[in-house]
Amino acid sequence: MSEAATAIVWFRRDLRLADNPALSAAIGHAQCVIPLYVHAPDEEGDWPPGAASRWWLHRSLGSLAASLRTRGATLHVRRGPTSSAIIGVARATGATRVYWNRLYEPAIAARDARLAAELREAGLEVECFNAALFVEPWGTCTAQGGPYRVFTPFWRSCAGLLDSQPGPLPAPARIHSADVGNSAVRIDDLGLQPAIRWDSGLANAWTPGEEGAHERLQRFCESALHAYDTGRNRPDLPDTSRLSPYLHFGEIGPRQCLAAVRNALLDRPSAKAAADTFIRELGWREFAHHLLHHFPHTATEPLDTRFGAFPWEPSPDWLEAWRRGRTGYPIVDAGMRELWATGWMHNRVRMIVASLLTKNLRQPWLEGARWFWDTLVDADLASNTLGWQWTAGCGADAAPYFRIFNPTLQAARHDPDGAYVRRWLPDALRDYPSPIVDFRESRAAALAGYARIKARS
DNA sequence: TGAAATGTTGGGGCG
DNA sequence: ACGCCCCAACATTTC
Repeated sequence: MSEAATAIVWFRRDLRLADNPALSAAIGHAQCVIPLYVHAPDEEGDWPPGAASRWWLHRSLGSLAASLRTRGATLHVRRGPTSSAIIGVARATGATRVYWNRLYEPAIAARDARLAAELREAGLEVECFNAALFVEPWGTCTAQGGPYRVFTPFWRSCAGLLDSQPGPLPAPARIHSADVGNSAVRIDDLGLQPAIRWDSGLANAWTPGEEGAHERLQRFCESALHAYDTGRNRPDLPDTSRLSPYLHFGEIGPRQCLAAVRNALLDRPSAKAAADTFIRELGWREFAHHLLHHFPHTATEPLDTRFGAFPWEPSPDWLEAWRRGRTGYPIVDAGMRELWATGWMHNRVRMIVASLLTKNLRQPWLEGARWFWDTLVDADLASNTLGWQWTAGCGADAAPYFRIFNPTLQAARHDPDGAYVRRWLPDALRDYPSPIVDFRESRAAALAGYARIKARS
């Protein structure tokens, strides 16, 4: 593309300077770059960011603004509607071109398509990039030409593309920017912070932003990657990467993770298998985006249509007991309290709490998905949808309907010393509720329910 | 990336 | 020595 005088870089969930294709292209192709963030949650369909995500976003925007400042640029913030915000900034600065990195959630992708048309209508050039995925949702397909529904063949098909990934782009040393004039909105004015300050636990647990992401990745590569094969299943150990919120907000990208892991392998080749397992987890993230793109209704509807007839037994009391960590199953309650306190839960424990909610308590999986959506700092529509439908047995490559986790056995296996439970349930010895359901009986009831919908097919 | 029930095998105690 | 039983350990099937 030819040289432009001034270009807008529209930041969304690519809140980083390094390995940011839209930003690098803008700097390469324009003399002057205007970094812009537009706050328009009502344009995100049924899934505007939840409370924990808003908290993270507030911090992350602050971090991005600070690092832009050190490079000579200002992060300009506007309220939506996005089209008028971008057009307004373009008019004020004389920008003729807009760069952004793609998002893939159905409602957002549709908004972006309409927006691009509208901007072009207004005389602006638009260019979009991939910053978030090794393989975009349309970047691979089965031999029949359709989308994958099973992870292993999907991931196998990505292997070649993984090897040919370009190396991460460097962060720009300096950004030539320009003044936008007034009508600025401060990040603090966006209403992202909770009115009641319940967020001290989150603040203690996390450092949102690009710098925090790189520290986390570095620490993981040095101290946990080599043990990832077994350590990843241990909620009592600090052996997972905890990169999920950083990846969701694009404070780091998968290519950067891949490069860091490969670099770590130079010093410790024996960690190859563990590294492959970690990269495979990034693959699940890719698979989730692939699925949500090709089956856009699955954020609210089961992919397996038989589940429309499943005999869920909605109970506000049981749902609330689960949310508050008062089910009487220690590993479940510990997980739900870790989630409430830190905005995050170990993946193994996510599977256990989700299994209990959907199978033993027979609450609709969407209720669990909505609670996670509001409370997780890494809430991601694609990953959340995949995870819940997988556990409930109604999704792609789902756990078979009869796969029901026994929380007691899972705790013995994956939290053998009880350290995780004690950390989050320090008061468990007194005033602790007895199990909300009998495991054996509720398991049998779930199996009976699944047998009924199975028979209909 | 499941759990429980059921089936099989083989070692050792014992009459 | 031999057969019988018990049962742990493992394998297979079922949900």
